[in-house]
Amino acid sequence: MYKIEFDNFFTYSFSSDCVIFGFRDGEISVLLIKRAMEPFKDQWAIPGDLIYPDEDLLDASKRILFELTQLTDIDLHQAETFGKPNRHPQGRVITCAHFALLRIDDFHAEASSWAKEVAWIPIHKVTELAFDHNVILNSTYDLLKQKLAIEPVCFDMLPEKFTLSEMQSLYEYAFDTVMDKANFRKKIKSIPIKKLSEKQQNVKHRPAQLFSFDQDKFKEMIETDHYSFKMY
Amino acid sequence: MYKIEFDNFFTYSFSSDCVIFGFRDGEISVLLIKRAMEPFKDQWAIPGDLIYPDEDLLDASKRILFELTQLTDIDLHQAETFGKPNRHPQGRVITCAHFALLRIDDFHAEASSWAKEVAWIPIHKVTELAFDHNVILNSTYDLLKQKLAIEPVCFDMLPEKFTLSEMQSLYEYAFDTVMDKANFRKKIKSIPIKKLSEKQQNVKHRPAQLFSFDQDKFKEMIETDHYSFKMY
DNA sequence: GCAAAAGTGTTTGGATTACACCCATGC
DNA sequence: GCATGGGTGTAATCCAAACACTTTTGC
Repeated sequence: MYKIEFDNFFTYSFSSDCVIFGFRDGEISVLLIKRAMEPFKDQWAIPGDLIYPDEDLLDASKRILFELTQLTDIDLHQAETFGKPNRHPQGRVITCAHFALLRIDDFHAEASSWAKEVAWIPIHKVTELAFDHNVILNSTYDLLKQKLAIEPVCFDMLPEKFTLSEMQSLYEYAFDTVMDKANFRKKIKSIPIKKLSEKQQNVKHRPAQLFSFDQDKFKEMIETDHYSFKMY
Repeated sequence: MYKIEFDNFFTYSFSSDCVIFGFRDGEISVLLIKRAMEPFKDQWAIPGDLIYPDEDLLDASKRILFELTQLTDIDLHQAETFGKPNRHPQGRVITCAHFALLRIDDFHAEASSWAKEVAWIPIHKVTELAFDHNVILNSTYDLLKQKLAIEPVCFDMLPEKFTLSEMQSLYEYAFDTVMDKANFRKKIKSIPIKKLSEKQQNVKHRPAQLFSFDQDKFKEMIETDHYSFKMY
């Protein structure tokens, strides 16, 4: 019989990895760091850190996100947890992945004590990462795509004021498909977005109408109309 | 600055909880245990156990499932991970929830060293559980419902040979809705199920045609036809 | 025959598709 | 004027909802 003393179980470490997605120039990108320390020093990786003894999982991810971007109040979504016994060369480290969506142009990512360098890499151009981080990234990106289909999270990645073509190109990239412009606009008719009084500036073609997500109306629709967001 | 020695992080424990769902008499039920030991002795809880030092998360859930049901080869799906610092009275225990779907009538659940009693409780009749297990159950049930909509997991809960009315009632229970029989049958036309030569027995009305899920055709359709399962 | 549930067909309106066309701006 | 993308209308088609109806069994 496989018998182990209770105390022997308290020899684990637990970490949180924070996969940060953004959208720019028609591509979904992920914020990666170049590791400043061993193991996997100088290799690209998903930002992450050990969880403090009195810290909740979500709070750890928020801390990691803050150290890297100085941003607070960003929604974090839990993703998969990875715990293969040998996934970390220095011991048993189980990691819980989270993901955050943000607007690439709204802040500046800083190098930090554990990140020598940071960079936005388009999802389809990511090469070999440290640890099992390629597996974590793929799994988390799948969950992002799932969320994009059933929740209005696209607006966290789009600029505050966006054009319908930008929104369309985000979905085209995520779902790896091409959509008809006219039909896309009909499809999103039921989504609560506000037409702004502003238009695009400095473009060498007809400037597009700007929109923003109508959070208040969204909440109201959920409560009163049994509304549920859907994009496929 | 919040500085902690690296070794101090190795003071966690990690567990796996296994939420087992089944379907019978028009209701989705969950297999709960009455705890045989402290803490929360004699209270109802989700079966779970600490993870061994060299054990993968999934393997731990499989072990728990096996100890309780003697079943192997059951698909397990990862659900949410819970890690509030105070969720376990005896220390920092982070738990990763998994769920399994099975056919209630195909086996007999046994009491074990850590389970004084086991019982199938319909999801809507579950009362107060040990630890934060009500939260875990609700979160996991939500994920199950999400899976039912996009993957053919309903066939893991239905009898091997099922009637279309049974399948319909499973979806009606999960999505809390009432469906039209004729429309339901049209909707599932694209799902690969085999019409068997058998019919229902011992019913006091017209016996229903029996069907079973066509796993081979499903795999083939995914590969060749870009098929994706959908039920809403 | 009656109750109960299985099983099917038809109509209708709304959504999805494909495609054509016009509009505003910079150069 | 023309290149570039923004923006809209229409007709054909598909799909989903509503509802009525027939069938087969036990008693």
